[in-house]
Amino acid sequence: MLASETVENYLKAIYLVQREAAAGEAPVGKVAAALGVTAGTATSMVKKLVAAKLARHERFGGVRLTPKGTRAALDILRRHRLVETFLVDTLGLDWSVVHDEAERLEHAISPMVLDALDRHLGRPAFDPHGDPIPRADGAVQESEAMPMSELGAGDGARLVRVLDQRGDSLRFLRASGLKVGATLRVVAIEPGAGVMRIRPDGGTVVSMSTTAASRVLVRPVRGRD
Amino acid sequence: MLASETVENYLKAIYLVQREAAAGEAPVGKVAAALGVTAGTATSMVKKLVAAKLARHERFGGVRLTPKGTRAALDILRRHRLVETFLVDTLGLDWSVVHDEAERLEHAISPMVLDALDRHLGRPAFDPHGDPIPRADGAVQESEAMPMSELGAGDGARLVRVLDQRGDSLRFLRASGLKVGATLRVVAIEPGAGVMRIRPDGGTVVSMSTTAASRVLVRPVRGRD
DNA sequence: ACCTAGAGTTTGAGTCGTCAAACTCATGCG
DNA sequence: CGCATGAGTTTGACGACTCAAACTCTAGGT
Repeated sequence: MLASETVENYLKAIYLVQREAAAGEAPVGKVAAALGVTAGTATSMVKKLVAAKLARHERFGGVRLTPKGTRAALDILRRHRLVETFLVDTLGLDWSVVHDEAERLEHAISPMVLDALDRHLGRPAFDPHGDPIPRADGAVQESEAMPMSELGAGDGARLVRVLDQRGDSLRFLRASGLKVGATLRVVAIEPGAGVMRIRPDGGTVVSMSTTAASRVLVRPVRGRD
Repeated sequence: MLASETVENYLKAIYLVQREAAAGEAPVGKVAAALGVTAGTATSMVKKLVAAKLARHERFGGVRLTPKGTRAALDILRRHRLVETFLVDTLGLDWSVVHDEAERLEHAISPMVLDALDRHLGRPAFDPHGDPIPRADGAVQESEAMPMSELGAGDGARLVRVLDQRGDSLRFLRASGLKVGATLRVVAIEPGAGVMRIRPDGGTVVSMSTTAASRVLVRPVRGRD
């Protein structure tokens, strides 16, 4: 409402960095990097957020959103993820491009349009990447899942979420048949090479680094072994 | 592409004012008024457009878009009108609110999303107000129509376009059953009062000022008299 | 021809978001 | 234990956009 587009971007970035960070605090440098901005710029913006009671921060420390700031961040995330869902489900765009598109659209969606969109999409709980869509009241239902990198050889699992939003990662996964909801099996693990070999159900075996695999979340399924 | 959101708004405003104006030139003051900005601000922005070869202008004269500027304005108008169509046809919003919503969304639509939207909507030629949607190549097919105010008593006509985008006008028309495509008949004209009485097919008689009626475009139909 | 009302322009200042570069703090290595 | 390193902060400047207010031009009426 009161927040400029820039402020919205800072709130979203802080929220996401905070989620990643161990201490629940977002280092200013990480926030700056996430936004493609210099550290100095981020520092002065954080001051502004603090003045608006959207964040807390002490000199040389990390940033932490207040309840008010968190609420605002969730609202933006809701817009972002509903837009992504719309772009994939209704317009048929590829999931590798929708993140960037949603990045621009999320700021132009009014509450009225948002609700109409939500209704049109059947009030979805997850976006095309498996990320939970915060509800209008701010509730977020994180799905239970583990990194694919923690599976053992022979394990079966269902892909439930992809954390990486980079286009090339998503194109690789789609091309490999690794989409949200797909079941797969770990064919082999080569720890020396840092690689695991995965077979999606009905697809051919693909190799991926355990680093990449750690950003793909799965739910194990007991299956034919 | 290169144009900021602000520049896009100026281009659109100049295009529309120019269309209205007799001389095919947009007075700076009208442009400023259309954008809710002071005349001084508009003047300096016009200079910028001229520098970018998007408009021509001489001191104390009117503004005129160059072919390049016109092309850009049509692109924005295309986005605006496709978004309006989407909001009404797909999301089911009322036509009295979509103008303002589209005003914000039009700047966030990439060519890719625009084309997907166009395809999803079946490549419509007109938006919910009957305004022509410029095609991707910049062609605009204006529909032939006359102001409803020029009809005579007893005349029948089909409503093809509503020029007024104000919410209250559009709510009045919708409530009266006067939507695009509806047929209607002029019951009476009272020139002294500046009022005409209209009966939409299957509706009850409503009065409206000839001023308001002049902003509603119709195509006469010969009908039972 | 003048002269004034209205339209348009200029000027000076302010806000927002940004950067580069100088500066400050906290830490852990040697 | 001191100090170099890297993270964070401050400062000064800038570009984009805006306003208010002073200024200038144009056109119409007498």
